[in-house]
Amino acid sequence: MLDKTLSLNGKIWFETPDGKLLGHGRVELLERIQQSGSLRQAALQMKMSYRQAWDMINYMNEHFGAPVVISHRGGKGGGSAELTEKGLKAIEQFKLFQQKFQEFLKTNSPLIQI
Amino acid sequence: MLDKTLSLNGKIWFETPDGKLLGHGRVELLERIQQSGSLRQAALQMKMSYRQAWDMINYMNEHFGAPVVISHRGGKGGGSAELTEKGLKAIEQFKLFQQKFQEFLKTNSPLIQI
DNA sequence: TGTCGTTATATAAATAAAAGCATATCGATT
DNA sequence: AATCGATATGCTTTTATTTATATAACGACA
Repeated sequence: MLDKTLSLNGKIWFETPDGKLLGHGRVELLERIQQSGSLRQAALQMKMSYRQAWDMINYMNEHFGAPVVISHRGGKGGGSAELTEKGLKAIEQFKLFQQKFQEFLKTNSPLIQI
Repeated sequence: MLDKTLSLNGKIWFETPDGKLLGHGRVELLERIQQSGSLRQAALQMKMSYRQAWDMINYMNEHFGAPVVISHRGGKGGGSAELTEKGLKAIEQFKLFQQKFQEFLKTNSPLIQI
C-alpha cells in the first residue's frame, strides 16, 4: 500500500577526506555574507552566534584549496567580509547538485511502498 | 578545475510530518534484531545503550502505521524481539532507495567543478 | 589621534545529548 | 513458586555541544 504520510528526504554536502566542507547551512551563510558584506550581519540574520559563523568560515578557508571569504577589520564601518571567486563558485556548484538532488527526492518519494 | 579531494556525499531517510523515521542507523538496528532475535544483543553489537535502542524501536513502532518490532518479555531466554512484516518491508524499501541514492552520488560526485 | 563598528579569539556559562544506573515486570522452565 | 535473562522505564550522572561574555586588534575617517 502507498502511504502518503511517508516521504523520502535527505541532505547532501561537499566533503574532503577531513570531513564535511559545504552543505546547506554554510551555503546560506556565504550567501548572506555576499549580500550584506558582513559576517556579523550574516550571523545575526541566521540567528547563530558570531563565533559559530566565524568558525564555519575559518574552517572552509582552511579546507578549500583557497579562501572562500576575505575579511577586513578596521576601517570604514569597522570591517567587512566578501566572497572570493572560489566562494562564489562553491555556492554555484553546490546549488547545482542540490537542485539535482531535490529532483531525485521528488521523483523517488512517491515510490515508497510500505 | 577538477578537484579530486572534493566529493559529494549525503544521506537520506524516510520521514513523517513528525520527523525522521528511518535512516541508516535504524535500519542497521532492525537488521541486527532480525538476525539476533534480541534488542539487547543488537544494541550491544552497535555499541549503543539498550535505552537508546529501545527508544528508537519505540519511536518507530509508534510512528509507522503499525509496529516494526514485536517484543516478548519473560519466558525462555528472558525475552526476545522479532521484526514484523512491516519492519521487513521498511528495511527492504529503504535499502532500495539507498542504493539509488548511492548511484546518484557516484555519478554526480566526479562532476564537481571548483 | 580619538572614535567607531567589525573582525578575531579566549574563556566561562548554559543547554542539550548521551550514557549509566537502578529497579520493576514478565513467562517458560525447573 | 523460585530462577533466569531480556524487556521496560524512571532517574541520575556524565559528556558534548552550543551559546554567551569579555576583550584585543584593526584601519578609514573626522
